[in-house]
Amino acid sequence: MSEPFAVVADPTRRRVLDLLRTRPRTVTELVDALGVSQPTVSKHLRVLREAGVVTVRAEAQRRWYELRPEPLAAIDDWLAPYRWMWADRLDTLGRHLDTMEDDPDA
Amino acid sequence: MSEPFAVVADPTRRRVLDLLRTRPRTVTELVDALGVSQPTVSKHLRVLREAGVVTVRAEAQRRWYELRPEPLAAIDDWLAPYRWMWADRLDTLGRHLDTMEDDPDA
DNA sequence: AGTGAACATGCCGCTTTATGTATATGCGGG
DNA sequence: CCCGCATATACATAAAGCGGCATGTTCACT
Repeated sequence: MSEPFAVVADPTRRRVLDLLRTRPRTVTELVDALGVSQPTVSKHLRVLREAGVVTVRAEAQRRWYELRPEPLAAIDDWLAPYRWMWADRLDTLGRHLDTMEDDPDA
Repeated sequence: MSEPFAVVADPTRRRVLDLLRTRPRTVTELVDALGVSQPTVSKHLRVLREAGVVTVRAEAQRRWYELRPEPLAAIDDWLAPYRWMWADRLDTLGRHLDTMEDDPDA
């Protein structure tokens, strides 16, 4: 589970990350926003923490969870060789890639 | 499992996709390259097929599996808002983020 | 027709995962 | 000092994922 791919495979964890993208949040905040039980949130946060995708800062009883997105770069890196393949959908968006092609009817 | 995130969560399936990135392959080719049993490969291919990430072309007994990477764009789309966050790693490391802060001793 | 190659599917077992309830811990306020 | 809030962990459970083996199916070739 330590790998980033497995971490973002769960929809609830993706929602957590999306929420933390705005600003750091406490566990209670996340519980309210997600609509699942507090232990469930804590367990997802544990997974995210052990994967290095979030960090915790203790403030009295509150725990502020903050996004640390660096590990997500591994996903982006894997995805990189595929990205050009759908880049030419809908619009120009990658039209400049065609400079590498010898397509005569373009 | 239909969602792209779950599809790429499995390392074997990522290897399959990486192999298909070069060119279409038959099941036997993939079995040889992956070192797992043929039924296992067939099952992974089923998952990839149902997720729309690969297509099949029958040629006699051979089945040529071809990459169809469009569904992977969903992963890329989700990742997009995070991408800038690690773009400036190694150097100034988010120095421009400090413009939002009212930190006097920065 | 028979045989073997290529592939899919069924079945079984094992491990992991996701979630809930119940309980422990830590801290601040009265 | 005791109580309640915030969070983590323990325990139980149901479900899903991955793997292999055995078997079915289809087709080319002789």
